[in-house]
Amino acid sequence: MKDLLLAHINRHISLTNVEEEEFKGIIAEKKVFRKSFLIESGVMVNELYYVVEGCLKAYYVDDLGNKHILQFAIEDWWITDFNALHNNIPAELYIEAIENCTVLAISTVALEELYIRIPKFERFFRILYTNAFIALRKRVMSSLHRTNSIRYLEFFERYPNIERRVTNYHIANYLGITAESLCRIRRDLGM
Amino acid sequence: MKDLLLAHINRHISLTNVEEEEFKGIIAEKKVFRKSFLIESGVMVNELYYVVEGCLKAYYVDDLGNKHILQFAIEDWWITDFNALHNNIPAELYIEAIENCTVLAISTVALEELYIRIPKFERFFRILYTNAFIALRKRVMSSLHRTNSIRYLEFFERYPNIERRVTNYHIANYLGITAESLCRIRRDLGM
DNA sequence: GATTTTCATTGACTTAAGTTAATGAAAAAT
DNA sequence: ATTTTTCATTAACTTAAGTCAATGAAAATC
Repeated sequence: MKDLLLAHINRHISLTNVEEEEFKGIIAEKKVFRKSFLIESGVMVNELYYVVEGCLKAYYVDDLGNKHILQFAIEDWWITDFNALHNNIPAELYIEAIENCTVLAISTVALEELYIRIPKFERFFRILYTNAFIALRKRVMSSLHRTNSIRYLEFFERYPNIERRVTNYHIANYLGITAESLCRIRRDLGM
Repeated sequence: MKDLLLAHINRHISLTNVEEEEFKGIIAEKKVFRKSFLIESGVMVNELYYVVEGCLKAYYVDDLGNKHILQFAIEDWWITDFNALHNNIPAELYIEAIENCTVLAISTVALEELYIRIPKFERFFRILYTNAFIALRKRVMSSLHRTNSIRYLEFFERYPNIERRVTNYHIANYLGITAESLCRIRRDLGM
């Protein structure tokens, strides 16, 4: 279970067995059932989650009560309310399981201590956030300057094989368009 | 000149005088004149830039020859083609000076060496990229789910006092809307 | 200082996407 | 197994934003 995460980390840094064991000490396995929440708006957030199995969505609810999906997370993805976590403010996001999930929770307090003892982890998360930043830049370019039809196709590159795991309504919401509009796109694409 | 950057860095980590001197050794001051380029599409990128003075834009040109502005950078901002830099691929972006600029260039090869000698820098850039990632998430939320009118107002929070430094055409392009549409927004807002 | 280029704005028209409403199919709940 | 809820799709209509074209003002260039 935890080995999946260690393999993920070892793609960027090399840990000794002792370091791996120390890291295992600050992560905890959690089960999240379909339709239940990992984070709800208003709570304080002090964990980062790595998805071992399952599918989740991060969304916020605006003043009019409309949901807006910001992110999905499937196997090998990270998810949390990053803004709340890093700025110590109450969560704005809901993180809800779309399927029954297994995640690994990392407490950031423990992680901060680990950074001091093993700076390699600082390196790992530097690389992780750099990559996440670059991926989001591409998403910004795409959302501002590409047609919805192309953005729909790009979505499947970003979340491979997610078709049967989330509804078209979810995908439309993530893309910031209506389900009806997505439906027309699918028709025009012959899907 | 370089002290501005050191003050910026010392907001997140504490450097000794020796470490500051060592860091100064890997940064170089560069002047960029209005309408000239820091990066052009197709070149290899190996520097990260911190803006001491002036204003720049990062844009790409699509298949139809249309420009799309992804980012502005003013004093105390960082800019480069992050994707090209971190993945060692040719630049997709142009980074062009809108005003005569003074920037500090940091070679990433030298920076990588510095990370090993002084892991605190790894920490600094972890925090920097984390904050950049969080800021981009907010931008994604905004671009997908807010009205253009609100996004126009948010733009000025993000780039304070930029009004007289960039044209409305630039702002419209950054927001992914037409200059005419922005004009109507300004009219409706009584601007 | 004169000329050229860029910029902001407006109007008329077109197009893409949102809204509302209805339907049968699929999935979930009991 | 039956009922209830959610989901995908379609159509008719509305709205917001894009396109095209023209104008004077402002800025940049010579």
